[in-house]
Amino acid sequence: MEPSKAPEAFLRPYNPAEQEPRMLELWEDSGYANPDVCVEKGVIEPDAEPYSIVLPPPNVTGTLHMGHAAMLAIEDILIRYHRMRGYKTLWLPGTDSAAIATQSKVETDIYKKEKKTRHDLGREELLKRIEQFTDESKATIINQTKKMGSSLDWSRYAYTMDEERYAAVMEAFVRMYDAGLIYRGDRIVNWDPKLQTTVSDDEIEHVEQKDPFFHFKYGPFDIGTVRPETKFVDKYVVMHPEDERYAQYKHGQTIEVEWINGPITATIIKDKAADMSFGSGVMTITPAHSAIDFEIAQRHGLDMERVIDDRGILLPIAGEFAGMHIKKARALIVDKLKAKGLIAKVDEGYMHNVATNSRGGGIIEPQIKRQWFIAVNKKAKFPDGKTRTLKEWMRHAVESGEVGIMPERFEKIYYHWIDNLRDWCISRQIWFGHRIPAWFKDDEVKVQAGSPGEGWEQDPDTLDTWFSSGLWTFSTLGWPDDTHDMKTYHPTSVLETGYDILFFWVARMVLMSGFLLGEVPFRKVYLHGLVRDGSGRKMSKSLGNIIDPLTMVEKYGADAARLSLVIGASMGNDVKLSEDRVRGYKHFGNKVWNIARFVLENQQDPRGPSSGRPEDGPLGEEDRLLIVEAHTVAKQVSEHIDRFRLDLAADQVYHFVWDRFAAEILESSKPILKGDDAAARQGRAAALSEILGISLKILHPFMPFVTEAIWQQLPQKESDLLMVAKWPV
RNA sequence: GCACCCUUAGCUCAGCUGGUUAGAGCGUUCGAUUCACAUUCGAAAGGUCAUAGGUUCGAAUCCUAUAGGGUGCACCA
Repeated sequence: MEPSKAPEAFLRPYNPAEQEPRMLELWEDSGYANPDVCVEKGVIEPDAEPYSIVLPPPNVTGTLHMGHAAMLAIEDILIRYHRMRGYKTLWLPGTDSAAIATQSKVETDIYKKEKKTRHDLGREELLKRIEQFTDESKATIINQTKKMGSSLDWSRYAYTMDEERYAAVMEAFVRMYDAGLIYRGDRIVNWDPKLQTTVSDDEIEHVEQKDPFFHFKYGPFDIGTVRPETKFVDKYVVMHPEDERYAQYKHGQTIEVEWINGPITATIIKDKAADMSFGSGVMTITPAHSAIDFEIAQRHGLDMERVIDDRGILLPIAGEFAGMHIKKARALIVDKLKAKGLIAKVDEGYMHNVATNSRGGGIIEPQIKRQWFIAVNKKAKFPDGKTRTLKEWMRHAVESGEVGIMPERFEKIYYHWIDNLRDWCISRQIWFGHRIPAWFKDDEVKVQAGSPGEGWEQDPDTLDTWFSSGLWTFSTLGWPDDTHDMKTYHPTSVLETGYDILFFWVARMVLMSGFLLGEVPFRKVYLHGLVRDGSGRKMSKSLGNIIDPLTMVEKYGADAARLSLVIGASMGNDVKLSEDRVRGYKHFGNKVWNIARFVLENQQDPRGPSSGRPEDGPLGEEDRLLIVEAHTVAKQVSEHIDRFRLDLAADQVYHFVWDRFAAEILESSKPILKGDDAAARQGRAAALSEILGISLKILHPFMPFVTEAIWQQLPQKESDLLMVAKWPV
């Protein structure tokens, strides 16, 4: 008797490196990632319910990291699952220009190689260099994204700086300006002296630092500071109105004090911002260089004099220290105060937090500047006819349940962020980005997309990168035109991203979509955790603990890499990833491959081949029960996915396939398949191939490659690609 | 400082609305192997569920406090 054989293509072990590129090609050629093609080819009903996700666009500055890989895996699972369930499914790809990050990277590179600054090159030349860089970088990241098996519709690819998106940004700005929500004003902003630009509140990172803390004698008061260089013009003494210790001083009262550059007339200000429990409870203020001091000064109508210029150099008001950089001046000022006997004491080693620009910039110096802002507390008329503020809208969108955030605990954080939100500074002094559509001629200002004509000059500033990102769910669908895609796919079904980006992005999309469209940008926000190394540390270059997703794909296959990022990753919690885990899931891929080999071999049993179709085979009672069991598992998997518990869904498929299907069902089938009862043999073979089919389907969203590769070997299949096969219901 | 999360086997984590002897993967130890499986199979060892109280017939699960770890926000002169 001839031993049965698996089809030729079933070489073992399963080799992802060989199969994956072939599957990618099959998928790409099919065009099924494009819902229009699916409808055209009849795999999806024309009136099917839409399901859409817009990919959070990776920055063009770099290459794919594990965080991206996790995002791609999760979204692809949702997308493939819904496509198989018959939804008109769109997953829209894009890349982000990441203005500040990109420009500063290119600038750094140029300076390293050519010792030239952007001012040496000029605006036009720098933009040209940036474009070169982003073109290359874009190609890399797109290529890497594809390798993960992401079934994105590349025919709809968008880039934040392309023409359509640029037009959308201009339109949005003009509309918001006309509605009075965008204004130009002099307010205190976060100034980065290194990158020479403003930075938004959210891009600031507080870094712990040790500095000496000085106690100065300011007349009868003890004043503390770590920044003596800002103190030249301090002529207001602020204390809490209920502070008993200073009850003898009256608000508005003036006193003469000896100070750095001679005597000064100080005014007493009573304000609740002073913390009675901190130090002496008394402080002097520098409104031009501190957000809190600025607010106090605003409340009381006080003078706000600048002491430090944009480069961090002391202005003439500093007297003998004028023209000096603050870093240098600090020690000299302290020396002088010491000489004058104005230092009460110094605490060395005072730990405090310093604001830095998280986008690779320097230490933030608050400055008062004329910038463009979005007013978050101003009422405006929304497209739905209601009048409200942006803040009210953002709160409403989540409170009403129109947007659901998962895990739910992040809703609290979202509200907290909104409550503390101040007017959003959207102008930047960098060159790479969307130009502000404001035009100046003498004292006149016009806000419109194109030039108003001769003699008008455009604002040299560009927009905060998050401004254009806020439009992303609809600028990618053709807005401001009333396109078919807009009508079909907006609001999108899910926005899936890391929880670290909730404020930067999610809240701003809600804001923009609400005001410009009168609707939410997405129904659900699903937040995944961060990918950390095996011992829970953040992956970083300096720690040398980076696991590169592409290396994992090469070594173990994309299926294994995807599974390792999904199983054990409950929503909102961080995932610890080690190479061992990825390797473990490669074994699983091989297991699935071999299960298929076995099932197919037995279909080709020379003693009486089964058709492999259950309706043709004489299914016994047990065969039927086994099939029912597989359907039950499929149903549970669906329920898990519907509840966004992808970790549980993946875990369940994994265990069903390995422990139940392979270890028990196949093992117990062996005697039957080898037995002499032809009817029993046929029935069981048919049942096994049915269970294999169901297993491949429910496994496909998680491990698209190996399952599709097996599907291609099936002697008869209900659809040309597993990618568009019907999900078992 | 305020808020949130975590603490379960050597390691990484499940265990959701309280209900038999607390589970998985990896690792360890022992054994099997002409078999779809070089990546296989079977078995074993291993846990005061951070600690202390409370609610309950019953708590890993709910409540309170404490300790340790993490994150976000706010920063203070």
